[in-house]
Amino acid sequence: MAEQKKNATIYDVAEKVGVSLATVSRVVNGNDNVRQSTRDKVLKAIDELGYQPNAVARGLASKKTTTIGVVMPDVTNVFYSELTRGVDDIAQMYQYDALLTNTDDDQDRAVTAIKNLLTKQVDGIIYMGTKLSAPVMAMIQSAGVPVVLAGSVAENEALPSVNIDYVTAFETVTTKLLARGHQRIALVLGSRDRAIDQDFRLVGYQRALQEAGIDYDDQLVFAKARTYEAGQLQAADLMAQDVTAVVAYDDEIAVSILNYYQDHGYKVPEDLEIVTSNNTNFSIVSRPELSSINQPKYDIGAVAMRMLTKLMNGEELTDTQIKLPYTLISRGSTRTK
Amino acid sequence: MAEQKKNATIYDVAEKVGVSLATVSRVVNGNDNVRQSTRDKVLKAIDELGYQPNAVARGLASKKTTTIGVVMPDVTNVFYSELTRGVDDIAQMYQYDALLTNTDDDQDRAVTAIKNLLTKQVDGIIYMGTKLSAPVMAMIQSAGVPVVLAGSVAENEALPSVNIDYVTAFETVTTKLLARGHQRIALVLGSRDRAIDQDFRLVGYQRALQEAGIDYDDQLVFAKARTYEAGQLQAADLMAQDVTAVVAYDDEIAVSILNYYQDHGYKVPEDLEIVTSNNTNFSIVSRPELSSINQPKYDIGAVAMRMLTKLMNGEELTDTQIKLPYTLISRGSTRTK
DNA sequence: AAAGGCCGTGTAAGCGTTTGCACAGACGGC
DNA sequence: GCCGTCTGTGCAAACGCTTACACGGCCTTT
Repeated sequence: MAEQKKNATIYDVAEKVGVSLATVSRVVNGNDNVRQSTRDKVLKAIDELGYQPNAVARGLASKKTTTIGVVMPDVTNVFYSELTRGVDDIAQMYQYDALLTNTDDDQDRAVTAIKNLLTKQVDGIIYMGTKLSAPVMAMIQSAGVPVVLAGSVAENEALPSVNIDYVTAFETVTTKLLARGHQRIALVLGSRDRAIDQDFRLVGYQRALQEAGIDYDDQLVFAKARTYEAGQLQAADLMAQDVTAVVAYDDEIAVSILNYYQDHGYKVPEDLEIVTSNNTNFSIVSRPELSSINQPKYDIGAVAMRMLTKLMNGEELTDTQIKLPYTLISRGSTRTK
Repeated sequence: MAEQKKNATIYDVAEKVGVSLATVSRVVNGNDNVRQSTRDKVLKAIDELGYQPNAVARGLASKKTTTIGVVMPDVTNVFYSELTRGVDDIAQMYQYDALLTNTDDDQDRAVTAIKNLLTKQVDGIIYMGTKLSAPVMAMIQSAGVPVVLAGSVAENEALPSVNIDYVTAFETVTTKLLARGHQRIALVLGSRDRAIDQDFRLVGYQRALQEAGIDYDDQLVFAKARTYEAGQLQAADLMAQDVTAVVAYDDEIAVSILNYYQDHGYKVPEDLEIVTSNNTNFSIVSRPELSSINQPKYDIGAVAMRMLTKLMNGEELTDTQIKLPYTLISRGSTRTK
């Protein structure tokens, strides 16, 4: 191993050029008040010494770390990883780095994660949990740095957020199914105790039923599967309820149900129609392909991050509740209307 | 918004208790040399003040940030996100945070990413690129902090790494196919210019052919698709070559080929056998399900991170080239032997 | 009873930047 | 020729912590 050259500091540069630290700092930070000739000399020395500013020291002195925190349920879930990709790309564009934390949607872990991120002095946080318990809210409120929700919602619009209009999306999808004569439509959610499921998806579904004059049946709402395997078990429950159509909150779960039915001799879409809601690759990999609500996942992340940069920059937002447009994609798992 | 209480510092705690900074620092850092009664008083004050150590200041003073960098091609790819999950879980266990950067396997971006991470004074780096160009290697060599490769390999075992024995895995898979009489077996790679493909997967494939006394035909090696859509196009090329079996490096690509063939009236596995190599959910979602090499993705990430903790801790590694065991999973896309 | 150790604590020097303030010199206006 | 402005630069404090070193007191040991 070559001799470990100690990293050059701003001091080394200053000394080499014969100016003060302040001047070097100014050219490094693009401050205008430096004579061109001085600037050139400094730049030359920086290059020769291979000087790289120490972000930690800079963070201490300036109280800005140019680092944000991302707290999410699980990177492994394609929906969230696509959001993250959007966040990360915009973050990079604005020179921020992202500290990632998986919480598995566990609220205690979310609190710990946020606390930890604050300890690291992040300049802002993107939160992707689907739940937002009181402790988490409290933590966020007292954070002292801006937080924006991506693909998630808070009660009373208490936090800046970007997502789609889940109520309308689920209402529309359900309505279309109803229009094709379905009476027993299953709604498959991730959980009964999170706002996005309970206050949005479910509400949209219920509205559609109400408009169609069909009684809501709690038996047709399922919410205990988060993985493909668990989806198989849940699919059996659906089958026992004699549903003829399914609206699912997640693609893997939807494929799981699709496969289960087909493996048991059902024809899709003849015997069962399915529509899912994330439009990940899982929905085009299945046979038949899955009709889906098409959320602009990448954009949700990107826009959320863009909002965060503004907030971190002290700018006021004219609109803190952004709803991005979504589309409905019709594929083989539904009978074209 | 409530009055923005300035965060308490170690100084506030010291003053409140009537001890010196050093003592507070000692109790915060679990140093033994503090009388129990003093420790209790300090702890009480910390609690009352809601004091949280500032990690940035700590990083400056101690020259350790308890932060690592993860540079990866794309979070959105399930293979990498699973590795990342392993990394992240172990990192959390050892109190490290992970800074994530996507490079899309672009070598320039990888260099920039690493440079940036070093600027942020990370204590170590997990690198997941499949390529490792000279500039990237140079950057890593001069990093001054430990770097370990996860699911990747460097020429001459120049860097600590954890993965599986790709050569043997691909050789075995190909051999099994040959044993079933296939003469024209396609090998589908991600690229012809990265070590993992060229020096490992391809070599395993070639060995199998050689043992079987079959001439290697470059026409049967495909490497231009990285996405599902591109996979469809490439599938047409495979079909034109009249292959009867396929070994694919990635599940999404494999499913793409599978679907293409079936959509064109072929029967799988009767007319075409396919085996893939990541065993992500994509391989159980397809119909038929895909036979696959089963890499312990999560473990690769976890073990890599564990190695990194040791390295960051100044420990010597007895073994820097870790090959985790893999299994072969036989599913519907191959004819059971 | 003197010498040596250990324990618990304080002192203060960093760590590598940013940034408010001061100030020297050049320049223009009157 | 004096004064007021700018420009460009330096000075030094501050950011919030860690940590080497020193030291006073008390307990052992011989």
